[in-house]
Amino acid sequence: MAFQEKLTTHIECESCPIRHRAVCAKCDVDELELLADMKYYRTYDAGQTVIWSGDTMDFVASVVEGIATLSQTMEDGRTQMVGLLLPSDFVGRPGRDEAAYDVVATTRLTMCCFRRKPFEELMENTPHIGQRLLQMTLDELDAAREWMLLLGRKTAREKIASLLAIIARRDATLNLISPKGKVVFDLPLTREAMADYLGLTLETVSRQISALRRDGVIELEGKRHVTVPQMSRLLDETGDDTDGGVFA
Amino acid sequence: MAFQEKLTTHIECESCPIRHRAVCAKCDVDELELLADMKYYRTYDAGQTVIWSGDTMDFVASVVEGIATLSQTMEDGRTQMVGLLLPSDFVGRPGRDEAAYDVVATTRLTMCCFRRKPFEELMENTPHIGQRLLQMTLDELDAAREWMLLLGRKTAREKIASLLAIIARRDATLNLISPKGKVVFDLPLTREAMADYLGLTLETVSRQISALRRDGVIELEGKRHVTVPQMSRLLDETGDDTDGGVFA
DNA sequence: AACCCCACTTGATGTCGATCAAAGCACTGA
DNA sequence: TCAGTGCTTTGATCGACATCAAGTGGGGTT
Repeated sequence: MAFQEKLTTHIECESCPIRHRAVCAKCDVDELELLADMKYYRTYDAGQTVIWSGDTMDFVASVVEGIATLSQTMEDGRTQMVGLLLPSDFVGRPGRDEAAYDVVATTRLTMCCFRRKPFEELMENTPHIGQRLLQMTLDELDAAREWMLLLGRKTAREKIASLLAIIARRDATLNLISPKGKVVFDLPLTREAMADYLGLTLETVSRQISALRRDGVIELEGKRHVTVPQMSRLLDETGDDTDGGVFA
Repeated sequence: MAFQEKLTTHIECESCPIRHRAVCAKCDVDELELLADMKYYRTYDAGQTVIWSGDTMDFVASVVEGIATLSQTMEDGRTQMVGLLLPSDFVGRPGRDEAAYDVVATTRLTMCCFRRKPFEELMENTPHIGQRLLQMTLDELDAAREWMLLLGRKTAREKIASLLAIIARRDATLNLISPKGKVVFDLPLTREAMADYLGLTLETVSRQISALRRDGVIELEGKRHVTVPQMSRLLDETGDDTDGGVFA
């Protein structure tokens, strides 16, 4: 599924993931050179706001390391996370100079930035970049729509299970499955961030996680370290179709 | 905002909107000729399901006339609408042969279809098409994310007001504003479809519409015909930032 | 006219998650 | 060591929306 696809992508290039994600495998040396001239790195601390909605964006960027969130806030302070940025994900929009969302670093975050104008010119001359960006955007659209189903129709328990399943699945593909088929991972988000993502309050998130633990669906060590003894039991709680899953 | 942008677009070409939306203003005669060879039209009745999620899609298409909905359904029948297709909107995805959503005609619907393989080849040779598609997809992503905020954080009343505002604004730009600044339009959706869009039940939709009528925010004639006496009052109910609106 | 059908409205009641409030717990720095 | 702070858990209560259950009313058919 799209949301999982997105989360399973990861860096394949030490120096700059944008080459792979935005320029694609077909990129040749000239393109790399072009990119090398325009790029610069920036690092942010956990909790720092990278971009405020409404800011002027004179760059586009790609996450190199760390996790960031995309979120929207209403006047009265209600906020909804609309995207999770993981390494290799793209930020910014060619052809628009105003940021539409807040971008907040969840962990220490390194981004590889490109000045927007030259990047746009590069896109004109290098069809692969545009094509790769189109594929990435379509994946994000699928992810957003999957999330709409979650926000609109799932119960709190299903929402939590879905989020855990996505994180577990991503980490599982990163070879963190323990010998006996258990999946173990650390939650990269606070309870509040999870609540903002799921359209819940942090208390409800906490209660539902406790409930899943009580019911033996997950095990908790500390506040962040999660063990999933049987992935299939977690998936049963998500409300999703589970056919054809790796963990069935 | 993005969602409104999307809804204000309309056909600018009698024979085939895809030329304008997907090929963009820079398209030359050759591109038009190419498209002419591959396209064919299909018409559906209101209520008909055009595509089932999981179907093989050997075509991409563009809405010529009418309204369709994109929706996702869970095993137990809960459904969430994830997009509204209006004239000139694009359906389908280059590079994927399986439909990810149900597409249902809300009104009588005419689509202009292109066989997928030739369309993909055309995209390879004609960068403008890909660039236009990228812009459209980015707009849809913004719309989806705006909808995520609505689904996750808005109250039932705000959801209804937001939906009415979007429809009103679209129709207003289509010059349906009556002399005294009132906005008048017909709802293109049933209460149930609105509920599926907003993540509510049809009863709640009905009650909230009644409440807005009681409070004088809207006037109702029959079940579908709506008059908005003061757009600003409706906008106040949406919970959105209202700065810079045409109707302020 | 009489009937049905379907979309819609309205009412009564129930429940899930929000809200308000108070601890608990790990970590920091003095 | 101890207070201070931020994140989390848990409890009590409330309220918005869902659910269940009758109606209503317009449009079409016979």
